[in-house]
Amino acid sequence: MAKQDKEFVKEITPQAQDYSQWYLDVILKAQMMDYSPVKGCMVIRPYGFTLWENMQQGLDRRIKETGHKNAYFPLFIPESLLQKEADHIEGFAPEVAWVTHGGNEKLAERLVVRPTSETIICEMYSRWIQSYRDLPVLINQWCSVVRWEKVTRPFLRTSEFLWQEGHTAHRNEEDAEEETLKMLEVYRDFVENDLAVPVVTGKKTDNEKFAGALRTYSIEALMSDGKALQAGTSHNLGEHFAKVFDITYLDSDGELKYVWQTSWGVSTRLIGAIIMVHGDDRGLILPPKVAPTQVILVPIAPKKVREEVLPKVAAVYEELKAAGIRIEMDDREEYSPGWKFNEWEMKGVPLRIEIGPRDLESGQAVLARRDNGEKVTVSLAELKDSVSSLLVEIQSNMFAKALAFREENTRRTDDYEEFKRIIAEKRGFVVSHWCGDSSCEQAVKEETKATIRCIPFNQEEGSGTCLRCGAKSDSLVYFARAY
RNA sequence: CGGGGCGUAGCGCAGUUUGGUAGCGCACUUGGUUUGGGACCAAGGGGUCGCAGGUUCGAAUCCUGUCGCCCCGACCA
Repeated sequence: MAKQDKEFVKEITPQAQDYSQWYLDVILKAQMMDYSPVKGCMVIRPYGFTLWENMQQGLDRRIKETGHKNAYFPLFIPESLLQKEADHIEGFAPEVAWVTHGGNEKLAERLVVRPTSETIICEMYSRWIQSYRDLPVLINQWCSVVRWEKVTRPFLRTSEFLWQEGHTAHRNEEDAEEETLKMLEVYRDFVENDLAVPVVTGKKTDNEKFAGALRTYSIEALMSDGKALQAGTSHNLGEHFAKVFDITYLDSDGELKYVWQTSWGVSTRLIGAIIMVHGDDRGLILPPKVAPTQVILVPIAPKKVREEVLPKVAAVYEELKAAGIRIEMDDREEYSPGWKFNEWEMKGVPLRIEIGPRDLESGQAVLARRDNGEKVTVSLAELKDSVSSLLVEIQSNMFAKALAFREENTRRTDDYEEFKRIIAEKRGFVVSHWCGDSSCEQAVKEETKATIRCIPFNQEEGSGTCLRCGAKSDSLVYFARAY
């Protein structure tokens, strides 16, 4: 980043100086969120929430296209329900918020504010499911959940966060596994295509899997500081919950059987991923598909020509808006064009159109891309088409750029000393052989702070030797320091 | 839960060492001049200095306590 650029954004700490301060500066200055009076909770401001709404649209469409319907389950869960599944309660007990009183009266049974909804949903499924003809049950809900976190970071980990959680019930293991993988693929498709964030897909180790799950799969993304972020998870819950919640059905063979279940979710954490994958020292860079504002139109209208310029610029605004482009016009008189350029760049708007007297004389407009800073001049007649194709181009360039970064920062070694060096000095993903023993996994974590992000589906090599213990290993895994 | 940092105007800070009229920059308001990469001039408004005790003639400043927030680590979407 040129020195000149830094001067434009004196309010933002450069990434190289202090990455987490950069992150906080950006989201506050861009008005994505603000801190609330409640510790660990944040206010998602309109700019951030519009981004979330756009993300919801893209994902909700995909969830529905794969046959799921939305529903809503209660915020409160009786203590007794949460406690039914042993692993589950053990996993979540430390971070649940309790409701003990209604008004002034103490409740007969404490309620938890849902940290996730498996238990309450299972309770209902046990009532709804009788026959194999009732299966599969494919339900999703958009809601917020509460986990009393000790350490919080805006979007990445807050005490309350927004998400969607899908909960399905199936006839057998094959169907449940198919569903689990199908939804992971939905997430991959959504995150890569709409958010322009490349992900690695794979299975979680037993240590890292969801409390109460048989198997957990995840999509893992690499942030621009070299740390990994779990961007979404999909769990095959097996029959664990069905057995404790007694969710049974009469199969066609006349036998009473337990259902196989899945659950899967992504959260507002994805907003953190967008920020950290694409942002730079000048601020946010938002992917066109979900950006609250795709195009910012800045008229250059000195007083003497304002009356000529503004109506023409307004006409351009109307034309692009009618074409379905999320465009805004910044015709505020109290700010200079330069100020507006910096402001909207900081907010990550993918494309800027400048139209001033000189442009109107020659019937053109200046387009400036946020992703690479390039400026091009196009005729007003071609503007609509140029804008549309540039937005597509920006979206794919952002993905390509992020993918290139991830490739550059994914390193392959089975040499533990080299592994430690990479994790300490360069970070990023390190792909290594692992024997499958959780004590090796634990040791690597203690010694390097790197965890196994996932066992990728893509296994390009045959067997080898575990990087920590040297024993025979059949699978490569992704290691990284993670958020 | 450990370690660190911070609470003074909307934001960022100075003032605290050595007690004595609460300040600066940005933002905001009004008027005017401006507009192709963060414009300028002038005049304004805005504060129980996180909170509670204490010491003192006098506390943002010293003492005691307390609350909150942020960051970094152990656990987690």
